[in-house]
Amino acid sequence: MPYMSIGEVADKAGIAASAIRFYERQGVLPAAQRVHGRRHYQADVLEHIRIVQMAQAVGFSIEEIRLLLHDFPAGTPPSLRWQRFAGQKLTEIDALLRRANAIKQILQQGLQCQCATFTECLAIVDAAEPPASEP
Amino acid sequence: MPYMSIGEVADKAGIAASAIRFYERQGVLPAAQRVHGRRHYQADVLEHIRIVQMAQAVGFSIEEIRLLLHDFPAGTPPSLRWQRFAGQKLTEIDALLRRANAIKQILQQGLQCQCATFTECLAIVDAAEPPASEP
DNA sequence: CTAACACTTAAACTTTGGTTTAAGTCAAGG
DNA sequence: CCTTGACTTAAACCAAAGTTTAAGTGTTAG
Repeated sequence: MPYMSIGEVADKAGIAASAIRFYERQGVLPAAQRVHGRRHYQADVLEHIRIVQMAQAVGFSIEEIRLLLHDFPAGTPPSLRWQRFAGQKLTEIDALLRRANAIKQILQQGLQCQCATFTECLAIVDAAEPPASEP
Repeated sequence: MPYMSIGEVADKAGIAASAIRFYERQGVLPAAQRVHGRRHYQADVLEHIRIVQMAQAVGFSIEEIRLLLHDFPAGTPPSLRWQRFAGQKLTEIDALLRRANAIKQILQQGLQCQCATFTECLAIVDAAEPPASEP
């Protein structure tokens, strides 16, 4: 087979065909060649999908992935595109880690709390640094 | 003033009046007394709102907060209610921390990457343990 | 009297990452 | 010829935590 249908790609990539159509609509997968209206894919689409999934896994939104892939002069190497976002993502992740650790401390105190009223709990939690809010 | 309007409460709590109505609809704030159809609040509602916000800040959903506040025999102390959920939340937070740390490592490698193609990047990231996906 | 303003409700809208559905097209098999 | 199965599209739907809007009520100021 010189090409794959969207169903085959979906199976091999382990995602739903609807997700592939969605990625195409959002511009994070190139529009597939159509043959009689159906999408026909080459093997390299699987790698493209893996790149999208990897970027998602490290916290990029679909919109950011679109920018990462297309919003640079043609030929810009991944290293440069990547670095355009990685610094900010790292800042976000660090903030997340700080919040999560603060929350963890509060939860651990909560597990041992003997308060008779929620108001008492509030005082305890307030003493343990305000963790701001979940994003 | 022996009571506050929803606008005053919103200002003092630093949230929108619409959020207060939403909390009431969701059952995490008790239904306010109505006078001529308008909500009239006592000062203690501010503390109640703070409890809701604190629970949100440690990762409880509105639904969970409703359970935390109401789904126990009357008089159950906060310590017991709290402990009913804190263990599971801690597990969730620990998973979040592990994922966030994995992502951070990948991002740090990304900051130094000199890859000429995204495919090369993929190989590097794959080598650095799959971080699953963001929740 | 009238305008401005704060409030009321139900219902619709927002965002994100898709999924589901409706209605239609196409090729292969029997 | 007819059915089946995989595909196409646009549009509607999902969750969460609210916000916004429409249409109406009540109070106060001028």
